[in-house]
Amino acid sequence: MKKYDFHVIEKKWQEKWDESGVFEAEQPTADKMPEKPKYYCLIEFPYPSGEGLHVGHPRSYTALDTIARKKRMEGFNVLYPMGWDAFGLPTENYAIANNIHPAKVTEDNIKRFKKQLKSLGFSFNWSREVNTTDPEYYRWTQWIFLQLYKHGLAYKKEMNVNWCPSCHVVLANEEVVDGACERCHTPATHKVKSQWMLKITEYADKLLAGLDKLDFIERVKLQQRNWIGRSYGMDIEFKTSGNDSLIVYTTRPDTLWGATYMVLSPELPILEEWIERGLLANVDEIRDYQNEAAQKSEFERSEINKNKTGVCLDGVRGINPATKQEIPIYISDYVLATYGTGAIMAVPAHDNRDYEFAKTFDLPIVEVVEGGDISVEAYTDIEEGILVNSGFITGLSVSDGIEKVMERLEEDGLGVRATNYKLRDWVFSRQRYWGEPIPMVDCENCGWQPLPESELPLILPEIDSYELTETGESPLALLDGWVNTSCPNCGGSAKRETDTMPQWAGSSWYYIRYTDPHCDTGIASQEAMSYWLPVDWYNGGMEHTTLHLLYSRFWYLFLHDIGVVPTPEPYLKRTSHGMILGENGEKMSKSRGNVVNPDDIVGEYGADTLRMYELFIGDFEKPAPWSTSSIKGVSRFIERVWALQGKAIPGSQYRPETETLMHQTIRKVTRDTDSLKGNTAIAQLMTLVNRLYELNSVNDAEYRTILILLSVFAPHVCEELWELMDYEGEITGQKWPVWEEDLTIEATMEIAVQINGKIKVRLDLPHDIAPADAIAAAKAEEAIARETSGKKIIKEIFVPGRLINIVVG
RNA sequence: GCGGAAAUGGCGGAAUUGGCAGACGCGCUAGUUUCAGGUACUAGUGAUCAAUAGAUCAUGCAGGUUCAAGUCCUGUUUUCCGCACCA
Repeated sequence: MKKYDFHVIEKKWQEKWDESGVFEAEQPTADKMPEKPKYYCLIEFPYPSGEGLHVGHPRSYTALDTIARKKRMEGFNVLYPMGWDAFGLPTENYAIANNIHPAKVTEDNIKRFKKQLKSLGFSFNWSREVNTTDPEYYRWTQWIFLQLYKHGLAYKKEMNVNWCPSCHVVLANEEVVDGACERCHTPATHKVKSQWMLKITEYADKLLAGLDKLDFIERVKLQQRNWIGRSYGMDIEFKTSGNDSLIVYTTRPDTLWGATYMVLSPELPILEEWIERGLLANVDEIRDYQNEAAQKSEFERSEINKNKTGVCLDGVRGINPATKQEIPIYISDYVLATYGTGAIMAVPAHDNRDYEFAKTFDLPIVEVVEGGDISVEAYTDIEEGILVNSGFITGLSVSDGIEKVMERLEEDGLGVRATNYKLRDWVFSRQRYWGEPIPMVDCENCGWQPLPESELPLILPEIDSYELTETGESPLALLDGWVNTSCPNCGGSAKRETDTMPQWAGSSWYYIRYTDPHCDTGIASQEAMSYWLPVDWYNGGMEHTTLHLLYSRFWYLFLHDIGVVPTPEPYLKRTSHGMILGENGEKMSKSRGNVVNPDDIVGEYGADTLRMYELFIGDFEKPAPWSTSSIKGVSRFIERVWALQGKAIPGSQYRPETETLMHQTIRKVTRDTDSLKGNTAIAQLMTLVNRLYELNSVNDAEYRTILILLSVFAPHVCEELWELMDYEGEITGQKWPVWEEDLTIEATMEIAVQINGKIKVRLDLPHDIAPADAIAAAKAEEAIARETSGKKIIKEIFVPGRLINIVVG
């Protein structure tokens, strides 16, 4: 028997697969649709960073590779593609630091990543590789942007945006984590800038509704729902002593009688009006507070969350529409300008924030829902309850009260039912070089004009220096020859947009491009899209739930609305892998010095061992620490499978002594693979191989089945053994084995016999024994007879195949 | 603060959903092979008591339901994740 030389074996089969093209999906054309049903497996394409892969990356790739390989053996035309999300800041920063063109950096990084991925033997359809920085790709990213613009979903607006002072870019709401830049963790500040925005808010309801029908893991659905944050309530009009009115949004109109003051966001425009009209006596104080609030960073705003600050407006008061009483109006930065109407009615008795504010400023607190002690704290457990001190709704339940008040306010013309969302529009421009140019020009006469689609792609121009500008503009702004252009509408002089798109642009539709990656008449051909879409199974990181996953659903829903893509949702099923941690249980990172490089593992144990260990390490959904000693278990197992060739004997059927276990194994591996439980599927295969070692033999029928089952995890060694054993064809062309349910049942089964729930003895009984016979057999046992003699039998329980429990008194 | 997930041997983790807790692997112990180390193979391995048979205790903690609870219910602690003044 030859030594198991994985270096040779793995290289050999990787080359064979490349040459034969077994993993190339059959492409539908206008005149011929593939006969096989399709199955589209997708994993998030990587950002080709300079560091290369670490062992965390292949977890997801390996998991769906097992699905892809299995589906092929089950007769599906499988699409399992790979590509590169290659625009982005780290590349640009590296390019600046080393004075190399980012395109060159990208090319080198991709080469390295691709080599690493290839060494792991994934069944990717490499001829469909896409690269978001390829002009033939971003031509269509720009095209989609133009469609969004033409449908009123892209607009340019001067606004206060999150700003990362280190990356020199604006940040979308989704990119600010704990008040800091998601990428570099620098505390985010604010900057007023004119930005391209995408109206994702217009799709908030559709994005929510779509979730109900999708097979996404619950935590993904939940996170997207929370992020969209829809709430139902009412916009209520409060008249003011300034002879105008303020609108506040509330989800709890039933607490109107408890509204003892109002608070406006310091940025609210009506303040300027009142100041101009000379209504306010303390303008200086107000100005100071506004300036202070404007300077606070995201981080400071959340930090100081304990101590409420504000200024009472001296000169304008509000009138509570329920009590008709005049109440004071404050400005305070605890009210967000960007949510609802930027103004609230404060109900201190039942809201922690309002309570705190009221205590600070010594404002009246009026209980309107029974149950708490408002002298101590706000009573916020008011989902249900009885209303008090509330005029005509006093004594009603909360839910009745809400409905009654809303009806009355509607009748009186003081309230309109309203829906609000936490979701904000998507800030879509970045002040950087290495991204897709936004195909818009600003004409002196016509304003913003889209480039004609025929002029796409708008190529990212060559540039001498990618250095960041002092002004916070993109380096492209320095290229006069590129910036100055003519208006596509009137031909007059115009300037190009110099910001580029965020990294999330190219990744918002890449999976569509895979269906037809070289199409030059559209994002992909209709035949290709209607055959391949939607994606059947998409696996990716939880960190993308409210970024990439939400953004790409938005783009797809829009493309569906304008008739470009065939289905209402892009992804039928979404799962998420847990992170692979360093050996010390901490997140793997260069700075912690606990990064494991897959190249080293492949060099020492081989790709098959690495792939299997990635899955064997534990529950796929949970994080798991890497262990250099545990990987040896998998390596030994593969060696044992290899050595089985020396124990092979002829046989075209499973032997009686293995038959049950063979069928059980097929069942378990089939089911567990389908549900991404590689750890237990592999454990079952180990159990089977251990049994064959006890028998010290394996026959051909058994060995074939084992090799096919194992091939989805460890494809190279299985192909090699298949060839060595001289079995016909290759494993990739075999059919997935099937089990017979009847044959998974042992003729006799060990039954535990309990007295009052304590196990006394175990019996081997026929699997189909009648309950009465089983109990009789149990009582015949001496150990049981001893326990039951002279005692009253209260109850006898028989669970077929499991246990007997005799309850005695 | 709000929402979610989780807690099982020395370690990673199983447990067909209420039916024999600890599958499988790592590690450890002993034996065989080997000049030796490693490899490989065989056996053992939750804890306590016991010479053995066996008994008792064990799934973060405290109660409860049940013939039977890691699994269901109530309370509680800890950890991880997400959101964080969203009215």
